[in-house]
Amino acid sequence: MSKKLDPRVARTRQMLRDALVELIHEEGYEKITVQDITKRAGLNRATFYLHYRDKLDLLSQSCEEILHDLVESMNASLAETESFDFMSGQPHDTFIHLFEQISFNSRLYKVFLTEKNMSHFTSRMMELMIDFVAKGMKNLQPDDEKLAVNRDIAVRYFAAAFLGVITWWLEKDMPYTPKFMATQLMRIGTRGPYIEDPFVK
Amino acid sequence: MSKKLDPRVARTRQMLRDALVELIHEEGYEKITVQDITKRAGLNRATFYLHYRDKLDLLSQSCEEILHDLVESMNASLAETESFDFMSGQPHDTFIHLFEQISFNSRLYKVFLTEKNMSHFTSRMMELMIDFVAKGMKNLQPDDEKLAVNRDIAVRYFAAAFLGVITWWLEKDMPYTPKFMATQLMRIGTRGPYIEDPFVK
DNA sequence: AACACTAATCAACATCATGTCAATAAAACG
DNA sequence: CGTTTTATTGACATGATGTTGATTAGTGTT
Repeated sequence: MSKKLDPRVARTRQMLRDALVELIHEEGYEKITVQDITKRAGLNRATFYLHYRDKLDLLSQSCEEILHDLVESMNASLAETESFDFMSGQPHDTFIHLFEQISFNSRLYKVFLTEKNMSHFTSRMMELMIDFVAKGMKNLQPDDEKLAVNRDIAVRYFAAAFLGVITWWLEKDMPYTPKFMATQLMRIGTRGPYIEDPFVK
Repeated sequence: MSKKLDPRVARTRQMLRDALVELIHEEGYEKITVQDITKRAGLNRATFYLHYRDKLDLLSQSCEEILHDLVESMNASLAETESFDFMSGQPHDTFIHLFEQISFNSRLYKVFLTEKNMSHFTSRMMELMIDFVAKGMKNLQPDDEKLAVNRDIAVRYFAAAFLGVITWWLEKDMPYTPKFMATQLMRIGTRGPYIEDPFVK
């Protein structure tokens, strides 16, 4: 299937992508130009256009590459676990793998999720989370009648919440382990944030 | 304090802001230029620079204006309600006012929250939600020891969840009333999404 | 109505990033 | 080795930017 890539091509693309990530971190995606990227990469500007249409194309391809790995990792662990004991107090493996996979590429995820003007990546990531949550909820409770809220609302609610917490975790430079984070998310999502329910006297 | 604004100035700024919103909706924020904006507004390009530094400055000022109204509305209803019965099944007024205020300016909120490359607005909105959630949680449970999860995580979790649902609501052209949406958010946040808790046999 | 004042228009300008091209040099491959 | 592919270089037209100075139009004050 995949022809072996000319080493010059692989090297050039990697240098451009590394330069992109660095520059987004330093100056923000909006401010950087194709000139900046090629200069930082030590390449000629014309070389850029041999590989990418424009700045967005470079970003877009970098996004898809990294998200492809994440989807594969999560689908793998979803397929593994057919039944799951929610009373064990243990987080679902898929949650752990989510945080682990992100920590493997934390440099890139941090830049792509926390820097400004990265909506191309964040919206792709949100799509991914929505899909993930929708599948999880469908497994757990396929009957809409037994939901206390509109399913679409609930899906978006949890997808956004998870992505928000992931972003927080990266902003703070991952102060907790993937397992701890997964546990917190499971707990708050199913039990709410309070130990003693303040709504019941 | 505030001198009466020259009607030419007010008119010009309004035309520029209207043109901005229209064009973001039609072509996306990234693609539009100062030329496009002034052309749509029927103004000379030089006039733009009499009022704003660049495209971002125009966007930024439009954001602050609209968010100022939202903050005021929510602070007002926060101040009114000192005690609140969470068992009433009624949503807190602040939640309702949140959705109502957004529905008053739904055209602008929809464009600013759902179009791509609007992270300047979405991150300001997220800050606002974080502040709102942090205050609400502090009132409800000031003691960290009685939280099942890290407070910062919980704050980000709910702020992101709320903003996600608001965005969904605007994407779908507000299919439910503000009161209904507020009720759904209260319910899912405190009780979880399931009528019968599937985690307890 | 005439006045001074401010805002908007217009044409012009230098600057900069873009995307493309043809010619050339360098590296990879068989 | 020679052939093919890739990267470099300098050049070019294009289009948006931000600014300027001179002019016209609108505001509101006396």
